[in-house]
Amino acid sequence: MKKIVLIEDDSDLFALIRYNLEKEGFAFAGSQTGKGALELCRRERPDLIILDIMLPDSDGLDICKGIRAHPELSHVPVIFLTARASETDRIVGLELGANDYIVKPFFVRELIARIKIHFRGQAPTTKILKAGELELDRTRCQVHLGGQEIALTATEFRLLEFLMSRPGVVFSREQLLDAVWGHDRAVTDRTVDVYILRLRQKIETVAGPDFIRSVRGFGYSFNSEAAPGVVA
Amino acid sequence: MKKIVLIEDDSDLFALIRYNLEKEGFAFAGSQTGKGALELCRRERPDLIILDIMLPDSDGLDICKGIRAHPELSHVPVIFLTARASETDRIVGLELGANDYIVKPFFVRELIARIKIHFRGQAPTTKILKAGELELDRTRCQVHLGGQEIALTATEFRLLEFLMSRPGVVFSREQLLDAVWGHDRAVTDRTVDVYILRLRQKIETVAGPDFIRSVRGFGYSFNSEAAPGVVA
DNA sequence: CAGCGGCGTAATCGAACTGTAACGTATCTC
DNA sequence: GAGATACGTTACAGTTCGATTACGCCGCTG
Repeated sequence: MKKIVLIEDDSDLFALIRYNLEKEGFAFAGSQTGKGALELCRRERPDLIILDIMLPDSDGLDICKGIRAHPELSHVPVIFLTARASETDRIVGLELGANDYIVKPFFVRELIARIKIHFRGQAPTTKILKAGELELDRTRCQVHLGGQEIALTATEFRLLEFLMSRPGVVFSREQLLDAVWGHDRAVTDRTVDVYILRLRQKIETVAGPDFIRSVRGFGYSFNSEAAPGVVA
Repeated sequence: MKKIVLIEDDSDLFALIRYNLEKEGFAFAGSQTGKGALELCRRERPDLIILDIMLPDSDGLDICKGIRAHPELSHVPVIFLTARASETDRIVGLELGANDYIVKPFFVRELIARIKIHFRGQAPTTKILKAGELELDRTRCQVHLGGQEIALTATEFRLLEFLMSRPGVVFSREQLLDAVWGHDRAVTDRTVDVYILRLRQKIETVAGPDFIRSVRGFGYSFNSEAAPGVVA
């Protein structure tokens, strides 16, 4: 579960945001003063920080600078909240290291939506991955090939999903193990070979060869070119 | 250099944004209609897409859906541009897969700042090395020469990658061994000669001579001058 | 508890890659 | 121009790498 820290002096707004964050299932921590803000962040290790710029006791920009300077916090996304709408204010905020900037008054749902973008990572998750005849449905955990469903095991599915999510990109066995088996894996890298084989047996027999490309000395990649009728 | 695609029907705004993007050093491509927008993106492979939602001939939301459904484009950040400021419009845009949402009228400098946020924290090394007809794709572990793929072994690839990463610079065999074979190598320096030869055989036969320059008494260097129409 | 399906390991085989030695050729030195 | 040095080229033997098969180990289900 993602944890969010909120620094906002206005009590009403503080409560409103807190209520909505918790309703969305985020862990919450917050402060209505800027004084202990940095300590709070260090202690809580949030996944995202919402920061009001205009605080009675300190400047939100300074707090942001402090966050960026702190090695453990520097990578945490910061969303600025402010009433200042002037051009220079916005630019300064964004260039200072904020990841987003929302001008008051704003819609709470928009704030939530923007928060979720940051957790989506670089790429928004597509629900259905397509490559020619091959379709992978993330929500249903199903794979179809030309209308025909293909039965995959959980590990096979995750492996295919990961490969299809970045078609063409070559991944080492190491990377695949991290992504599919998890960081705390206790698995030989040869295991990847076996699963690649199993995927190939289930998919290539129907769809033709080379769906998964072996790159000798490097690893494997999903070959979007190989799919018949693929929208390359 | 990052490439940005802009889809915007308003001529004045189109020109304004284009001017500012190019001034900032971004590569630019764009269209003032929504019709060929997806084609354009597929062709240009941009690093970021700026998309007007209200287009005379098509809906920006549909284009965004198309982008997200396309395996090669689905990870590209999309920034929406729109005059609609209502809450639902914003939410729909953001939840549909947009990474950011800017309401007109806006400050150009803010747009630029928001674009830069998306590129922040990415690996400084370019993913594709180009020299004229020759293209080396680091993520795909592939080398193309005038559209034609060239099959290289892992060692050949790493050697070429290293040479191309610093075109014109002369490296001693010693340095090449350290960089490509690793510090704990147990390899004769003459081995480098053999790999240089193999690269030349695979590349120069198609592309003309002198891609890799021998510098007697010193070592080898990638010759960016030799490539016709080199960008280096 | 026996059967089943999924999971991961180990062993085998063949193809592809790797590095070295040896020889040929160009270039420099005196 | 002879000798020395550095580089180009070839051929080969050893090794590595990936595909594949077979097997034992769970955890579930009937």
